[in-house]
Amino acid sequence: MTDAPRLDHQVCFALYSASRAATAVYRPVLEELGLTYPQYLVMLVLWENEPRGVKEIGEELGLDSGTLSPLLKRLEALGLCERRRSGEDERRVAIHLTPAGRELSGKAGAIPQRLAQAAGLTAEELDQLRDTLGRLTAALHDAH
Amino acid sequence: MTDAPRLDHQVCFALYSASRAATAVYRPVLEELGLTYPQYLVMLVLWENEPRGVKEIGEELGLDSGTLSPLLKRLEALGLCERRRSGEDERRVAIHLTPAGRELSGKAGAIPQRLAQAAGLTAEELDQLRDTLGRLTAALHDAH
DNA sequence: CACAAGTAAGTTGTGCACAACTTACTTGTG
DNA sequence: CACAAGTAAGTTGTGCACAACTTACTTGTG
Repeated sequence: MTDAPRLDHQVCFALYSASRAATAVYRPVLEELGLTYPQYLVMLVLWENEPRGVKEIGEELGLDSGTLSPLLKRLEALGLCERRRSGEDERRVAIHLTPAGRELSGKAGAIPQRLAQAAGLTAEELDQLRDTLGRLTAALHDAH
Repeated sequence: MTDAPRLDHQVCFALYSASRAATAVYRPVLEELGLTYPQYLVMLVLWENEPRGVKEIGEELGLDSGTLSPLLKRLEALGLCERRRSGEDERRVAIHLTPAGRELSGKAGAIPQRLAQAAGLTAEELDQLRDTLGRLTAALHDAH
């Protein structure tokens, strides 16, 4: 009716479209690594610091064990990581990278700046976009 | 290695996170209508103008028949639309709203400006965000 | 007009997201 | 120390996304 809900859902749709378009740009590059985008995100987290618990990874990416458990099993099946029950706390499963998993970091480093190239936005605009999105996401999380 | 790919994937991740956070804000409201977010998008397209072919809907939303065919069957099962083979061109399936489908528009109009409320951004910032995202999505699509 | 090329919708299969739940363990309290 | 409450990971089930393919129809060309 009024314009506000319209803008509202336009922003939501714009996010939904942009997100899918961005991962679509990454897809062919990641396919060469044999990874999906969410798998790549998990590997980024592990390359930064490992071993990590499932919960820790989930907190970094905003994903729960319902998504991560099967995803991590797939990464393990690919030979990129290992899931080891913690001795200290048997509820925890520590995710360790295998040598192959660590090696993949090099290949992934060669991922071209596809999005930046394809974005049609200046570095400043990208920077500002990331900032605005970060604040938006935080506010939306606070709102429950 | 350099900073550019980092910014690159930060923007991609920011989009992915913001998109999921935004649909999460819509989810409880849409649940009252019995719709998922993609189903709501299809209904928005149909409320604007109907009947429409599956392909037309797909072009508006950037979705293919692999996603839409089962989704439309679910909307039909909910009694919100009907799928009718076109007489003129038997390849086409025209999606018509049922009275219940048309009625839902009223209820959906009452969807509060949840995102705007929750966004923690000014109307101008939201406006600019939508703009930047629109240009980004278009450029990413051009880039294939 | 025959038939290749094109097109619209649907199907199959994989991998997320996410809600709701279960299992197995640990921690805090009386 | 017993045991309720809490916690970490996993499971089950639904609904997208998307690639690759199929089916049924239409259109354009010689």
